[in-house]
Amino acid sequence: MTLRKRRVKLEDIARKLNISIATVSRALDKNPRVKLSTRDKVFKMAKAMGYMPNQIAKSLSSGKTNIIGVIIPRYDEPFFIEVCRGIDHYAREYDYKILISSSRNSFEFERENLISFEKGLVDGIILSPTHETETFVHIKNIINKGIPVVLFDNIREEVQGADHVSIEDDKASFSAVEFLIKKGKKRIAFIGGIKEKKVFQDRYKGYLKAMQEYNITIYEELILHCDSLDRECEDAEIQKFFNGLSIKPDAVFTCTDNYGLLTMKTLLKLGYKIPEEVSVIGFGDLGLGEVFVPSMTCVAQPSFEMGQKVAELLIDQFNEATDVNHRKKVIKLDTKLVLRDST
Amino acid sequence: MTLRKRRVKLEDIARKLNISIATVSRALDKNPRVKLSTRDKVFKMAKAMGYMPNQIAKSLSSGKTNIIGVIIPRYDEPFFIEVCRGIDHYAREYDYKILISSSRNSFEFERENLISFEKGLVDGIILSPTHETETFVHIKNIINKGIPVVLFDNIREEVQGADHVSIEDDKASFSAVEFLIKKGKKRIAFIGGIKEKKVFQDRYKGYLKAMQEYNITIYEELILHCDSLDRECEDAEIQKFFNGLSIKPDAVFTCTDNYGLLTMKTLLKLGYKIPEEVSVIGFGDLGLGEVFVPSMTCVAQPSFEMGQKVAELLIDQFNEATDVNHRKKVIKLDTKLVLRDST
DNA sequence: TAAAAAAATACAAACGTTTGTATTATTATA
DNA sequence: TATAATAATACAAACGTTTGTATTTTTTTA
Repeated sequence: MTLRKRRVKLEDIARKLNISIATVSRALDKNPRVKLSTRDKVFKMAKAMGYMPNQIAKSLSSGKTNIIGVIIPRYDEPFFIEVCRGIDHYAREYDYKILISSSRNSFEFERENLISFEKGLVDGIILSPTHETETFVHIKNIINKGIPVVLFDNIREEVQGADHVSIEDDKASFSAVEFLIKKGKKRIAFIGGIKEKKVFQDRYKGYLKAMQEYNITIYEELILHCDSLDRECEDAEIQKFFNGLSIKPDAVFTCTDNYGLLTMKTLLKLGYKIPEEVSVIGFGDLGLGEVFVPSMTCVAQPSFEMGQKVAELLIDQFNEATDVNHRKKVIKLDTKLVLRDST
Repeated sequence: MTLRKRRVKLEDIARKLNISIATVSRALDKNPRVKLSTRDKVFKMAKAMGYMPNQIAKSLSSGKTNIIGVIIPRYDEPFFIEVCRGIDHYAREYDYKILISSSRNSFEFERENLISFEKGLVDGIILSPTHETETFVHIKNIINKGIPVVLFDNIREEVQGADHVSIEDDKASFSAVEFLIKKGKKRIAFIGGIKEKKVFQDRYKGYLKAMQEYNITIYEELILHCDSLDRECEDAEIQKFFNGLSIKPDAVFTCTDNYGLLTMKTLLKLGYKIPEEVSVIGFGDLGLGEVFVPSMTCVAQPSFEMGQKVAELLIDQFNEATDVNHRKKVIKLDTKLVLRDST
């Protein structure tokens, strides 16, 4: 039975070479204050002894952990994962790692996660607020402590005290619905998400605006605000919705890729022909719309880029003066409609 | 311009109350060595001053960070994300956070990530080796330093010195192919992944074994080892494969959900009727097979459970004696064939 | 009410680095 | 070759906790 080995530390190297810890530290840093021959000796000894710096000690000493905390509402939504990939991509360039935490669509979890990050583990925080997040105080608290924060997606007005990145949801959905209208569609259904969520409110607004602007009748029956929190429930909810309709839609605008796919599946099962009898548009465009038969027209949301941008804003904050009242940056990314076979 | 505030620390509370730092620390820990009235005073003062413990200092002092490092080959594969979700779910129960890192399918990145974790940032590591990972030395190094490691998915023989969790890929694919054979299929195509990857080798073995055992002719032309590393290339590769066939398959066994979906899409476009003319089976069952029309029969791999199990093994290691030569645990999870419309 | 026992608290080292300042060793200058 | 200038290194404090031991205070006991 071999016991876990004690780590080699600077002191061990120093003792072996009969020099001071400070010199060892500086040598490894390639600080010009130490003689080249000493530096070489130190490097050789460090290698020979299998030295590995202690990141925690470094962090304590430097006050930097080089970790970015990321809080997303859920894992099983490709959009959030794609944003994380973007964050990771950018952050890695600057030698930051990411600690991902899910708020599981719960405000309480979101708060807990924030508090846990506040304990000094991360240098900054990237957060996508849940639909339950109505108040800004927990975020404001963090900012006031001088911890850099950047938000993305789902930004409510109340929450606009921080840097954030999002798309113009109302405009994006307006354009998509306008496209359907111009195609001559008259009975355009709307499948949205949780009503409390800002992004879905905005996408709904865009839908309404387009309908009103072009004087298209809005049928309440053709509107669904899906409030399921996982995939299975979404499936059931959407099936139920279409099964119960008395008006046959000739187009469906949906607020996520998954809603779009579930809609297509349900409509196909009900015998609708897509796109001949009904058009469907999804929102997000995270790869699956392209695979489905027929392939799905989507509002393409630049998720990866959003992640990169969010990381960029955060790292900018790290490098700025530690001014609490810094000028907030608000970035709106462009979306576009990707046309495919479903319309 | 307000400068970033200095954090409140134990010393600040101690000074205000005119007591020692040790007492403050113990009071906050609810250590019975400190008087109740003192404890109360400390708690009130801590609250009033907005005290937040410094996790880094705690970690340095205790030698524990309560962070689990997770290395996956890629983000855009729902299987890995689902495993991460399982890890997160289990780990959170035990107050661990997860630091996710992608090796981007590269051995070099995998090694770098391991080294970065070795710097003491994490208490243990969960790793899914890439297809490029042929040698075990980098992992063995970590284990020898006494850092707990658990592996999952894609475990080569050479790598079996560590705890690991996987499924029996050969058996799972054998059963799936056997199912097709028993349905009377004769020209069964195989769509696998990167040849160097153990999981794909095993799934291929299972296919071959079933074909041989039942004396079915194997057409080399109907076998594809897909070596694309991202979704777009996979799409192109699979389209090209089916476009060039001289033999019409009556069934296709594929090694991932995505291959299965892309296969269905391609076949449908080529005018095949599914399942009348050709059956398709996917591997993974991460939700999309159910949405596609027709819905896809899949080998269901328990990804979430795999994550939970992996986390469990790791946390077990934390709690065991710090014995380097501890008895390795190998867990094989069960798969099952979920029948749907594509067969 | 003084001594003993128990309770409460304080002191100080430790965790492994970094870094400003002090000291020693070396080289250059006159 | 003594002295100034510079290069190289050592010392020690700091980062914010935890925790074993020492000390002080309070309570108990005779």
